[in-house]
Amino acid sequence: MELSKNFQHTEAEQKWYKHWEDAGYFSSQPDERPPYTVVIPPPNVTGVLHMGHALNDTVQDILIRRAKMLGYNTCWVPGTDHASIATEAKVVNMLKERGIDKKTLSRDSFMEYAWEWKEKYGGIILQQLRKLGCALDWDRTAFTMDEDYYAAVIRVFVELYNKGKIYRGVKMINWDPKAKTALSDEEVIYKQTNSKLYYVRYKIDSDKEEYITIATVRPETILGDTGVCVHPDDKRYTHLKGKFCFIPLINRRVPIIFDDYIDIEFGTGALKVTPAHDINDYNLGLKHKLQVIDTLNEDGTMSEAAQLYIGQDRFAVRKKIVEDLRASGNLVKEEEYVNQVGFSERTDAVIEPRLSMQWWCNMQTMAGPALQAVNNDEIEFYPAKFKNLYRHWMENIKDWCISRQLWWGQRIPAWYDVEGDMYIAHSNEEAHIQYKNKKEQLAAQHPQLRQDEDVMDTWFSSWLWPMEVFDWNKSPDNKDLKYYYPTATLVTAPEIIFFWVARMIMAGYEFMGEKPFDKVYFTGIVRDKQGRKMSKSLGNSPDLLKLIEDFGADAVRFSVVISSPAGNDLLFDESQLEQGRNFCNKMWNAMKLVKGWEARCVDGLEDSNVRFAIDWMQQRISAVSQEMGEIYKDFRLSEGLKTIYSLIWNDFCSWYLEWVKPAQDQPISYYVWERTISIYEALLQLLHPYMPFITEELFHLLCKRIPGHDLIVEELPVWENVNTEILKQGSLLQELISAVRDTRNKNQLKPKDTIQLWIDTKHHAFYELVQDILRRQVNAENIGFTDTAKAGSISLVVQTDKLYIETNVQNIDTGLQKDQMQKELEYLEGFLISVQKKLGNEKFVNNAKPEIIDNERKKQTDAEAKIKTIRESLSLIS
RNA sequence: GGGAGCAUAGCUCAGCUGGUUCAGAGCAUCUGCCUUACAAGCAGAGGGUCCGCGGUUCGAACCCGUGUGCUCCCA
Repeated sequence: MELSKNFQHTEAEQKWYKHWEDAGYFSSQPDERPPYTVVIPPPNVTGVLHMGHALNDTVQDILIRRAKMLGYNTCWVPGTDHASIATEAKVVNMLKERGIDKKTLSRDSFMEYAWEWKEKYGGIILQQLRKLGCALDWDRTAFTMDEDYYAAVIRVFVELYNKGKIYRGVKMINWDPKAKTALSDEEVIYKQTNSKLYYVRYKIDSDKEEYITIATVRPETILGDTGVCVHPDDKRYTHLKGKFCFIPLINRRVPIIFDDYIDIEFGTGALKVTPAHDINDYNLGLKHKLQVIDTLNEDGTMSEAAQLYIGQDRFAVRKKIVEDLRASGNLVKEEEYVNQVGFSERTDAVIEPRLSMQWWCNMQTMAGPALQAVNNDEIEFYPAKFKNLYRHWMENIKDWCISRQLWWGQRIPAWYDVEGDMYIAHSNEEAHIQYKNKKEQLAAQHPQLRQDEDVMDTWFSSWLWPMEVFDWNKSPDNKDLKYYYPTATLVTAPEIIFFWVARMIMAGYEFMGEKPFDKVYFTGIVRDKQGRKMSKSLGNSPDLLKLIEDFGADAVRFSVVISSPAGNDLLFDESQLEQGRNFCNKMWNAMKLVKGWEARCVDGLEDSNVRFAIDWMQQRISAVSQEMGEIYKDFRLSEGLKTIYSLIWNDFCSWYLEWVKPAQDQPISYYVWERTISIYEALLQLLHPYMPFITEELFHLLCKRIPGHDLIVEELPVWENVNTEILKQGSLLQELISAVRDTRNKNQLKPKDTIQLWIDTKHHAFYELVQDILRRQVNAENIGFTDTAKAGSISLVVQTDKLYIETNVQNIDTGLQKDQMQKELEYLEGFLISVQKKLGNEKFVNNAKPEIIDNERKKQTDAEAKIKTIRESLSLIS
């Protein structure tokens, strides 16, 4: 078989994903093995795969594949959430394109269109996850609006209502005029914005021509003003006690009230009070019994109550009213002002504080056990620093606004009779039964009940995710739920710690009586090279599918993991993709090399000269395997990948393969070849969770496998204890090779120039073990032992051994060597003095731990020995 | 205004419980190589007052205080 020059990722990716899926490696059923369960943070149905998913889902896939290799029964549940606001917006747009106005549709026919949209586009992101290589159990794909899921959400609503935790009430909410719905506090993004502060004078109701001047950034709300407030201690205004003033343009007469809420320093110290459009004003209004005038419509245009500008948009009105105020002489001045303005997370519209009747969920009692679980590490957070954030939020938890003025979502199960009484039920039928039981006569006259128009916040369904994907509602005792719940690890972004993580924990304890997961791993936020968050609006998010196409899924996975140290943000840079792709090629070529030896294998060929290489490589793998155990435990995945990358590129390719590589056209011992194959397999296995495609491909190219023998399900071997002596010898050998090569370089010896290498050492056994490797690696004709200096040679010192290089090439620069040795000598002497000082210090000897003192003694003797060797060499040069 | 975090090589970061054979990695840079798997490569090298200042300690990149600069979250 002809092997291509480089790794061809596209073909391999398609082939292996299909193979894994067909073989059933992704699907899980409860059995006697321990489970390892992960539920995917369900992406929006409207979503397409972006860098954030790539990171998040790669991490989960790594954990799943690793657990699989450790013998767990792994189950990774895929799915999507219905994302009411985003999806409804998409559907409305789709309708618009077809010339249909949502307003003309009934709720039912809108829902038909919505489902049509979902069926058509809702699965895109799941398809894309396959491209990334995610080992998801597709048979379990869930959706937060599935019939059963829907029923679960309704049940939870009814239950919480009956427990008194859900109620209906008027409060100031965050209104999104574009989506025409309420938002929770968490869905509002505050951005620093350049605004203007307008100073406007209100005429005092008195005989004199006097005014009071207020400052506002939102002059259009003047039309809703029902008071002006000043601080009781503010001397400037004491004379206005009990007075009234007139709102400009509309001449509404409103009271001047006094409250120490006012900041005397800010603006003019006088605040216009608009109870309908500001939360603080609302509270002031309540306290001082001010009128509430709502001057805005739900779409952000002025309402009739505003009297002026009716039907015009709030921002257009802001400009106009400034002009009109100026024209009427009431605009005193305007100045630049920077403030925080709230924007809708979903539509980016400027949020309006608005009074509105909404459904609320009281979180107080649910927060208790959820807080405790994280505090005492029953649920562990990685990195632990997020515990603080979590605690702070949970201790100051506020009621959750759970209703949304939309159609796409779980409809609030509240029904009203003509008298306005409410019935909370699981279904229309149940509501009617309640109605009839309560008001038999009325029900006979007016059989119809009106259901609440609103739906629930999407998070009110996704907080049930870890339990409901295992069918909690329908069969709470089912074997899947018992086996897979609680799940092992939740991998998510810190941005949704409140939206989702905290609420899932609360739901878990509230409804299951148990935590939803053991551990939460928070990935970083994906940023661009300049450190900016990747976002649609900035357009700085690369097209992930294009990247996969160009560089391969493994390279993409490599790039996101390598640059994302545990819990830190990820600065994405295309150079990391190249690094990943180059790594694939490196491994591909190593495979080609090893593969090429197959035909040159000879059984029983003398190979004692390279056995050291095998022993050493084996130990390196063993050491790294153990290290990886610790690394996975702490979710230091980036570090883990770096470790394996270096093991493969440096230890295996750069050292090991060069050490065992036979000369051109020379035979290789069958034993060495076989060992090399199994070493490579072990490396591929360590890497597999990170880069599944290329590793599976190489695993099969190295050797023909019997059907069903695939890397993805290969169990990790248990490695014996590491022989550190062999590792040390390996390092020494590397140091020797590098030192001789460096010396060759510095003396301008060409790679092809051969040398004679003489060694003055006490460690003959070691050199005999490795001398053949050493000889080939430094291109020496031969290696010999000596106990005297070789005249005319280049000398160098490695550890405590002296090496002499003899060569026919003339231009040897002894001055350079001398300088180098002199420098080394000075450093060592300084070093020795510091060590001696330390050992001579009584306090050190008394206070330091014995092993540290021993270590210092060893440093001393080592340094002394080295100094002696260098001095000897130095004296011979000159 | 309240809270959290960060400052180490040109860049991105490691450095876990203080101990100079730990100041490290990857990328980038420089030098020499088309060496028979790989130039998307090989071999080698240079590069840092560990943000400033003060303290604790026999000993500080690491602990404490303080100043400066930056980031994020919340209202």
